[in-house]
Amino acid sequence: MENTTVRTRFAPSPTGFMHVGNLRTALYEYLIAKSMGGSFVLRIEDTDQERKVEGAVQVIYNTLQQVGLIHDEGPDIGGEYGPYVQSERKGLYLPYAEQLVKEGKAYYCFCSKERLDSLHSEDGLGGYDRHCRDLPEEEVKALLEKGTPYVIRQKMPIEGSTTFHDAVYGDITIENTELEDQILIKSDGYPTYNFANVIDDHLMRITHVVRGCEYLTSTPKYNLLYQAFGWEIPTYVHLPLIMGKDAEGNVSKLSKRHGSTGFADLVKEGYLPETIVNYIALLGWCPKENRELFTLKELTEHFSIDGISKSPAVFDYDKLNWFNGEYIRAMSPEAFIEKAMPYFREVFPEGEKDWNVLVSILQPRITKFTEIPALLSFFKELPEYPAEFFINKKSKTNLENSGAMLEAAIEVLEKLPQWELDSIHDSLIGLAQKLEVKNGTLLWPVRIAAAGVQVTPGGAMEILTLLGREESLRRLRIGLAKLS
RNA sequence: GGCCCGGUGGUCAAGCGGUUAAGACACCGCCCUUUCACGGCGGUUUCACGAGUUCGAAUCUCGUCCGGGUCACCA
Repeated sequence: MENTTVRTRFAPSPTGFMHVGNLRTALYEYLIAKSMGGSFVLRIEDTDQERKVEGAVQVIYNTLQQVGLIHDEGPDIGGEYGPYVQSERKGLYLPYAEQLVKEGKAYYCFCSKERLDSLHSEDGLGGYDRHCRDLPEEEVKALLEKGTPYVIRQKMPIEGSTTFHDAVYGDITIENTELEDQILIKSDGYPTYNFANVIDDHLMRITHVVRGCEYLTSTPKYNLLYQAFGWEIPTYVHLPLIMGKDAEGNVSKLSKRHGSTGFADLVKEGYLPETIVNYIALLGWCPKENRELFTLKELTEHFSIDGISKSPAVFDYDKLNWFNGEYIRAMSPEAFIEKAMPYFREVFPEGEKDWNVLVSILQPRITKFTEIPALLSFFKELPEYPAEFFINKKSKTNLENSGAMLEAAIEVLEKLPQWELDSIHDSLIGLAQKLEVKNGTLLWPVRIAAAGVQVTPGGAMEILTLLGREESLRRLRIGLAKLS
């Protein structure tokens, strides 16, 4: 039984853009913590001053809030292990590196950039030659006193291998000859990403380091640092990558050319935040029971690390669309109206409409709210259409009987006392019975005349209701004229 | 190129030495129906390849091939 609380952290760089891959990492970090009753920490890694973007931290807060990944500690809400912004922690790293130097586990390196560059061959291969690893102490002292720029590097073992355990991938062994004497402190005094990460994770008592598996091969470097300090090694959880498919069908790491890959872009395209969460949860993780629809709360109840898969997953918009449709269908009519109203207003800029009729014809069919305006555009203006639209084999309509049907429908509808769905419905069904034709024979021509398109959301009655009496009759007469 | 990690239908995937190899998306067909959609029913399509271990391999081992990742004073 574990007696320490599980703590995970999401440590994004504020770039102003939340990639879905990052978001999924955050989600899994949250789920691992929450499924075990632990804490989820937000830490901002902003040591790269050059890449700083205005308002970027706000994007991170907004995204996490929209999807419901509420952190327990972070820059905005504080916590026991702050500060939670790396730039506010910068003074803290150097002493740890100096401690390692004192203990003989790290050293000052005075090599110039130029010298380093010359070490690398044309193909980019070749690492640091450990030139400064064994400089005599007096020489180091002299160089330091002269103010020579330096970095601090860790002494990596020259022989043997390093093995670490990953909760997803199992034991992984890497030869130490693959490891370069890594830089801990840069010449500007800032820590490198790897070093700051280890220090911060330890200081913040992070128990599970969860990240994309692009970090798999650099994990031995982390381990060697923990070992150098004599710190407890956290549980590593490396996640399979999310891939994208480009126009030619080639698969590679998900990026812009695969379409929208930012959370904000997907939302703008019409995907619900809960859809996105549900979908990405399943990219690389599979629940024990055979089901797919999960709210965030349900995910925390069902998540477990052993369900994480090792192989990369392709981000599939077809499946995303299906999920979004499922979420839309599950909404209450009120919630649907609220979400859909901005799109309704593109078609009906003003006035009241029978919104419930719109809900009834749209909710079962749309996959994204952004589809609404195009679906409804025929309401705004009757499109030009050919008389052939009236021919439908299944409904048994043709150029001859369609005219008769329209004529009969116009006659009945003109006399309707109330222009609403039920009365339109009853009168037209009644008319079909009286004429002794199947419903479709009457309703097909009416719907075509009312809409001017062959495929419409809703049927003839809904369309007539929404159009109103005057416009409906006008359109039916236009249809009739086409047929005579 | 070295090293690391993967490879079950077009996609997400279950599977942990014996299964008719689940399920979902997509696709096709049928039903429902006032078109399309929703819903219901059914169908096509998979263990990368080759050896080995075993009575028996998608599951274990090795090799090959393919895909990806990584080799910074970036994070």
